[in-house]
Amino acid sequence: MACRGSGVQIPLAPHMNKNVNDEREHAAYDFAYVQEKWLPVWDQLQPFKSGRADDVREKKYVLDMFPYPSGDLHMGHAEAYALGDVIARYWIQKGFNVMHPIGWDAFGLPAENAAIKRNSDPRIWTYENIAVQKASMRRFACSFDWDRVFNTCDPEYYKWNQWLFLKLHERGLAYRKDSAVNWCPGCQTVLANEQVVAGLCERCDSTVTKKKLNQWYFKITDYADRLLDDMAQLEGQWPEKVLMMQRNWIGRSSGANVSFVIEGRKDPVTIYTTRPDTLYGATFMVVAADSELAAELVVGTGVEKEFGAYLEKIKADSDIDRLATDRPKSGVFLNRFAINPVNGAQLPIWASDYVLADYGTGAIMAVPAHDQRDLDFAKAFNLPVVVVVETGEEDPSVSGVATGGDGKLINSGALNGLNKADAISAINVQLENDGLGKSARNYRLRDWLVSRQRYWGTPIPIIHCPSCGEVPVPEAQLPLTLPDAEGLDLKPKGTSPLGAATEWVNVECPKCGAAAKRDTDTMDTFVDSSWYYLRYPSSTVHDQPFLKKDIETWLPVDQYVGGVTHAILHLLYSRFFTKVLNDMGMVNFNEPFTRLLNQGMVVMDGSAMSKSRGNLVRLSDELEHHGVDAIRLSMVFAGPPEDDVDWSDVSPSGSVKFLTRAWRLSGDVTSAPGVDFSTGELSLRRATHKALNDASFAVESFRFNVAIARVMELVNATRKAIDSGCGPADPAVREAVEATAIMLSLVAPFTAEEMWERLGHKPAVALAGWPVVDPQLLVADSVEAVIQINGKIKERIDVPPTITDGELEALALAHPTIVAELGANAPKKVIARAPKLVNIVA
RNA sequence: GCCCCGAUAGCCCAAUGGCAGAGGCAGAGGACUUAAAAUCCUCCCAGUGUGGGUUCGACCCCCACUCGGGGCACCA
Repeated sequence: MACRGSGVQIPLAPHMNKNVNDEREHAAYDFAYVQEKWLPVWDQLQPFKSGRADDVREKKYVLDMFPYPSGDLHMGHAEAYALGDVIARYWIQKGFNVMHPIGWDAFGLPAENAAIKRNSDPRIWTYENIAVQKASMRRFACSFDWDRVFNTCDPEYYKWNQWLFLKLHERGLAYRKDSAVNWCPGCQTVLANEQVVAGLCERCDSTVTKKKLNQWYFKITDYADRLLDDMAQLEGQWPEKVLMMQRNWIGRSSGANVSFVIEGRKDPVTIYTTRPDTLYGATFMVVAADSELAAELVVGTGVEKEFGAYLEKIKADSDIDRLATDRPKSGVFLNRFAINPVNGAQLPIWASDYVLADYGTGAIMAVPAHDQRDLDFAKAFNLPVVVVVETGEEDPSVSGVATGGDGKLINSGALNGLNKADAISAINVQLENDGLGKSARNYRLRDWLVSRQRYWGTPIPIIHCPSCGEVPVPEAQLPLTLPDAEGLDLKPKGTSPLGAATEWVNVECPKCGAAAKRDTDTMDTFVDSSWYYLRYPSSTVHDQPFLKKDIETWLPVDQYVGGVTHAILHLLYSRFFTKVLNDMGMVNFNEPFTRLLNQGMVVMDGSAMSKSRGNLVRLSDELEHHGVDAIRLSMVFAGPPEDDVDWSDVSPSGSVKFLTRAWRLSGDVTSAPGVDFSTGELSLRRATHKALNDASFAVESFRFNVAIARVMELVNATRKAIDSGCGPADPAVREAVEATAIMLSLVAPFTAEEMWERLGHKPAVALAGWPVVDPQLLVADSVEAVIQINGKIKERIDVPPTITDGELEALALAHPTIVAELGANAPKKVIARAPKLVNIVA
């Protein structure tokens, strides 16, 4: 590394005559040196420490999604943390009391898999990686408050996972049930619905199968309506895309439950439909083949054998097979009949896999004329099609296309002549009056399956006692720590490795003292991340998960930053936890993240980076070649933050060039610190204040690339002022360069700090404060107004910015060019938009 | 199949109904230099995916389509 004194320029050729020009020419910006110089200074100053008791500034809680410690930081982390840093550092400069913490989402499968591979303890791998990432974050100059760090695999943290689990259990929100669950044969564990992506395990891409198991669930469906309705608060604050995805995921639908009498069965069967208006068009009934109802209905019908064979066949089908769009309909006639409650029609009952056992009631009325799936089924098995809504389209039994649109009801008794909406209300009233049905809602959202058959997670704090049943581990015994991995076989085998820790598993029942066993499953790691943001303000507190006082001071999170990959899972679960805690009186708000920014991905040559694709760009290489600041700048300047950054489109060397250019300005300033800016040259002062004003606005609306463009403009203007304008001694030059350093501190902290020192100031520039913009300097002396005739520009004139519409119109009409253009024709209409434009309609 | 988002110069992107160009990359020329690099200056380049509509005026609003990206996917 080049050895240079701080801020002192050593000419490359010491014998050369030294003058201002030489210094500028020969000074080289050495980013490696500057990085090494400032890191220890910042360690000392701790500019980002938050939460001093005497702090009276308004708070801002800026949060980056915490990382999983799966190795060193990569390009994606670099982008995410560069963006989060711009926001956190901006609010600090703007005078807010900012908390910007970090921690590690440290439980999970990769650690366990690495441990299996190396035959070691997942703890070791995890804490080693955390140390590596932490060191990289420091070098990357993340503005984190290092006093609040925690890892979710620390017993001091997961103790509170267990505590929260027990609170949910108390409230009936954590429960066990038998059900056909998503099973990943690769990971040998169950998966939440949210972790199954297109039929594959989101982690290992194995084909997910179904397995009947007894598992723990969180009752998130109790909160479906609130999760949906409270999104109104997030409108405009969260990306519309994320809100849309959450709405679709929750998938609320409204319709009606209708009872159908079944011949030879005591109780009627209830079906759910969103189209009760088409009740007269029902020509058969379908029950989910894998439902208990189907199994019951088939008994004694003589088709048991056929049904059994069908059931075997569909169980063998994977989710992938089910997802095929052109999959032909299949099913078995159960040799039984239901009676249509409105017209007494006898409807054959079929069992099929196109009806889901766990949605609605697991049974439907089939209206083939107006539902494509029912129509496909009717065609496959030659069942009748009755049109009850006249839409003007071709008869579905001929076209093969069900008509789902609006129209006039026909063949429907009292509903005849009504449109869809009116028919739905009318039939709902009728059904309710006759005791045959009522309006109902259903959700796509299912309860959250939280138990996992793996080692590296939070042990579920429940003891199973033969006589007392599920007994919570007493609060005083928390944390229930994981048994030592030593001696345990962590290899996936379908049951939890914890089961082999005999001494750990076998305990006395806390209630009756009898021999009992611990629950051997661990919690889904998404439990850990569902509430971690509540803990940062109280991270050193160990007798409570978080302090009420801290929550009231800091929460909710003002700005959350992270990848769109968490649009459903993590964000939905966090919202759910917040609502539960709100109900428990532990937090005084019901949405955890006020504002959300989703950054895009960093890709290379149009596709996601991967070793196998051979397009992996190593963050460490980029940092070494171009420096931290240039990489941060390149990330932020590449385009809007939500867009993907294609690294082949960005120019880190261009960033280096710009930073050098900015840095060089700081060496050119010859006025003294503290000089009165008000006497400075006016046009440069205007440029400075406009840049400050525009950059503020751009940062606040997440257009960081635009903010940087404004700084570039100011740097260009300042260069020009120094070289061929007011000269380096003018106070306006100092004002411009100081503003540049402060604005650059959001994205290029090392360069900014170095500039700040060369300008004669003490660190840290991060705390210098955003200069106050003088509104008078934002108004120009005169502006150019354009005069149009029929929208075409005919003339440009200089006018005072304060000109009124009337004055501008008069000026335009009196202008010789316009007079000549118009000739004898009087203008039909004149639109004036002072001070920028007049349009004359001739 | 349904839903959402996008398309502006060779490339990345600005322009929130009012002059299509802020900024950058790439390219060309020049100044400085013995030369090169670095630096500084100047220049080049599109009429906004296609077709209609609304408006005095449309990249921007509306309708239809093409292409690209994303989400959901037998949820009755």
